[in-house]
Amino acid sequence: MNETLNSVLSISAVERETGLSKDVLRKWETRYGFPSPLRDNLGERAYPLAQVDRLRLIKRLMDMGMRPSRLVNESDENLNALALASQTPQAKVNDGDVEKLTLDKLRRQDPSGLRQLLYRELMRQGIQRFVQDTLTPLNHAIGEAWACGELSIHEEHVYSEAVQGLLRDTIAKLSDYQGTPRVLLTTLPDEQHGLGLLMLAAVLSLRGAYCISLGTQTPVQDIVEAAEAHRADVVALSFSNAYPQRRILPALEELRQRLDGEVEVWAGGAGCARLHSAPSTNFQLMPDIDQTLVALTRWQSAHQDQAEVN
Amino acid sequence: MNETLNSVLSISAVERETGLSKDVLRKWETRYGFPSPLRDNLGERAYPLAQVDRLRLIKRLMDMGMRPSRLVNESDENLNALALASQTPQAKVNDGDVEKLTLDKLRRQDPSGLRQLLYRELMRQGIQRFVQDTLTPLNHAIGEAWACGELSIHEEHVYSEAVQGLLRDTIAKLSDYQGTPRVLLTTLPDEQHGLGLLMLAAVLSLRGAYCISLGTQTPVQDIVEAAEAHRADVVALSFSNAYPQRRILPALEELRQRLDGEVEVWAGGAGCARLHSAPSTNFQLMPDIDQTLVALTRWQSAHQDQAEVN
DNA sequence: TCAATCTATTTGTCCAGGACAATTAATGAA
DNA sequence: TTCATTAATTGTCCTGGACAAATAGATTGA
Repeated sequence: MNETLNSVLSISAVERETGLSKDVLRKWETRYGFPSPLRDNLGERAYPLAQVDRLRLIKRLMDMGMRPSRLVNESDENLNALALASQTPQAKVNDGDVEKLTLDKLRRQDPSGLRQLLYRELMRQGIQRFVQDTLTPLNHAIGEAWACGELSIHEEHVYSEAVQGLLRDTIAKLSDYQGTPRVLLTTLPDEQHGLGLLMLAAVLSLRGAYCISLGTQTPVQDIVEAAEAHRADVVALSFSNAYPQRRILPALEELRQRLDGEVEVWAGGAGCARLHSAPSTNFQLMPDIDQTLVALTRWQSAHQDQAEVN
Repeated sequence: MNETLNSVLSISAVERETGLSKDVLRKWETRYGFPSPLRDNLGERAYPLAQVDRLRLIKRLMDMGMRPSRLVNESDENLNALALASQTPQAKVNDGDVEKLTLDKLRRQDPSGLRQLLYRELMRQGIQRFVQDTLTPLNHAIGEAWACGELSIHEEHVYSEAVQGLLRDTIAKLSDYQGTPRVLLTTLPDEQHGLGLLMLAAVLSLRGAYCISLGTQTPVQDIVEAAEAHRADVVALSFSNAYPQRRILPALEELRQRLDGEVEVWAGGAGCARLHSAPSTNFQLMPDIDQTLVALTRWQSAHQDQAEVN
């Protein structure tokens, strides 16, 4: 059932490696003629590595908003060209050019140098500016560098580990058990990107909130239970661009329904930025940190009286 | 296509929430008559929450080695009884009974108290004993407490966040860029449990190895690239009990094949303990930390000469 | 009695190909 | 141009059948 020698993968292996579901892989095959896997002696699909690489690249581009029919039958060169072309020219230039230095450290495989660099920036700017002015554009830049092949995925992993370590450390030091509101942070299953979450937690902690982080990929049921157990005032979710757009609102609706009415639902992350529809009053979309801070301030002043009563 | 109101979930939602694949959900339905989802107006399966809870419990028990046919048609009471019965009476009693204290902190929703407790233990025992004598049985205990419903999943999340934070911190302080061997640590896709990885990294760092952590769920292709880029001497993978047994060896074989022959492959974690078969010379299984340390010592003495030559 | 080999059952994964709603693109009217 | 309607695209779901790998049970030999 599995890839016997080297150089071919089973359909479930490809699903795991590319993030494209088995159904999608099979449909593309009949609809577009790509991928066109070999068959093993059992008649089961066996994908050559070259095709898997190509699928990975296509997935990248799709996460950036392109459509499969455009991509699937394009030549390899055109595909790479598209990846390059889709780079957003980043207007914002960092003072000191942290971006270049970061990329440099990553390419030289120097994680401790990277950690040092980031720590220095954090100390120089303070948490909030660091997160907003340095980390946010930096994440962007890293993501794009990866998307057009300038950086390999493991270098991105190293980056994200470094940032996570730094932020966790910072949050732990700021954490105040008595803080308000009590914010529960996590992502839904299928959403693995926890970086935004940590950035949020850092800024919120700084402003006096008490953050409970559940890490990534928490099933809805568990979120509901956790919110109750921790007596959370707010449940904050993060959605990256990779999260399927059309699932965001339904998921929020469902969560909203299952949570106690007193608990607010905040949704942040780049995935929310593209949502134009239904600014429901049941929950709040906050594509950037600023808006989250506005919400925080609103919450804190709205609950001031109550705090005095207690 | 999605759960309209509350109280029912689509098949893909259930897949996400329980970890049981769509294929399995459908097969169980025809084979065992459970689950028996409703149908929405489109004829698509709609799983009531009660059934999802039951599936979750069944999955828990299966991860502990039971078989579905035994479980699926059992009454709810029997299922719970089974969960309780399957607890391994933990012979090892910790001095000071850290276990009880930890459970207590978790139940009282006191993460900072927990962190303090763990930190104190770490300082008292030193890293290696802390990891081996405290953390390992503690993980066990927490896992079991969760499996029989004494602890909810979010409490487990809180525990794991606390431990991770502590370990990351420790590792960062020990990290020596010049250390040998250079060990790349990660898990394969589908394996989310990164705790063992961190424990390993802590102990290895202490013994002078240089650890590069990629976090969890790295596709094989990326592991191969990362190993090359970081000039890793060893790739260490971790498998929990939840990882499908039968996939472990093929996955290791594949990785072995795609990696440079010089690079060693180490596989650790509870998931390996049950593997009796094929002690291949191509890679090493190390169900506990002790064996990993043996391997480390072996590596270091085998490469001593070489180090002197360089 | 215990261990090892063989057989039967269980179980997860895969396949084909059809259906359909939701999304996105294209078209025409105001 | 802008909005609304129609057409194409695309992901997900469905059924029901096939099969190998894993496991349990039975049988045999020491």
